[in-house]
Amino acid sequence: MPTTFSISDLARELDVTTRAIRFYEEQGMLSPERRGQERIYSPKDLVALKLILRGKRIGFSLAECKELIDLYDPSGGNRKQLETFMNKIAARRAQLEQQLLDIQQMQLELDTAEERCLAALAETNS
Amino acid sequence: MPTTFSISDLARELDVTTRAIRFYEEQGMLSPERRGQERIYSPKDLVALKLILRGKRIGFSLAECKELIDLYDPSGGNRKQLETFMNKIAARRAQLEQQLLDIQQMQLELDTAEERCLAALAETNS
DNA sequence: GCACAAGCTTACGTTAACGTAAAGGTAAAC
DNA sequence: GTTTACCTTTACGTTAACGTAAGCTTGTGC
Repeated sequence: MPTTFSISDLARELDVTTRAIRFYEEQGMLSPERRGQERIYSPKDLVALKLILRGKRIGFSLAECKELIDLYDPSGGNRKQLETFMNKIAARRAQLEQQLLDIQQMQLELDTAEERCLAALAETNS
Repeated sequence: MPTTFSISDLARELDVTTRAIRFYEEQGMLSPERRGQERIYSPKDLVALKLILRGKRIGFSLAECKELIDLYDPSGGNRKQLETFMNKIAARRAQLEQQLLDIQQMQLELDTAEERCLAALAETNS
């Protein structure tokens, strides 16, 4: 029996607001069940939401995150659509590679920034 | 003799609009010389601009990018300020680490997404 | 029976990061 | 001498991603 969550369960667990969660649904990124008015979230929804938040952390727009989620289900795609999928995947891969480089470069720069800081501190001590 | 650039030189080279460059200056992230009305950019400005764009690529806000630029010059900082600097550097480091993890995770997910795609393609071929 | 917590919808407000347009100054090219 | 190509400032417009507030419903404890 699959566990389910209320909206505030999700909000608490992943540290987002309920407003944001509803907003993501508005954007077609989540589609929880309903019990009457109430939204009931499945583990699958939980995964999707995690995907969204992870995407955001590395600067993806919600539109990009949505694409990622959509990539999760290539079923019911015809040949043409599947090829489009593959292309999108390749594009994302390239972007991630660039981001890796950017991050590594920034880490280097933080290193030298820290050195300069330490040097300046040494000055202060003299 | 240090090379200099016009605003459209920069724009072309780094593939941004002149509007964006002027905007960054408005935000205090660039301070080019002036020859009359005209802005004259130094190699140092070029570096700063690259820093901004790199920051943007990994999802930093302009405010965060500005902090990074400011970290470049710890001169004229008193002890307290320098400690603040060090803290900011540490915070950025932590963020970059998280982003690295996020990117690696996404790469894994792209792998499986691609597999599913290929499987679906095989279906289509049968 | 009623306060109170959680849920819902609807709708207007807000911030960041520019885009876009208007109006004008300058200098080389033809 | 006037088009063409850049440069400038000023100012209003736009999009994304929610925040915030109002007003209503639905259990749940006391």
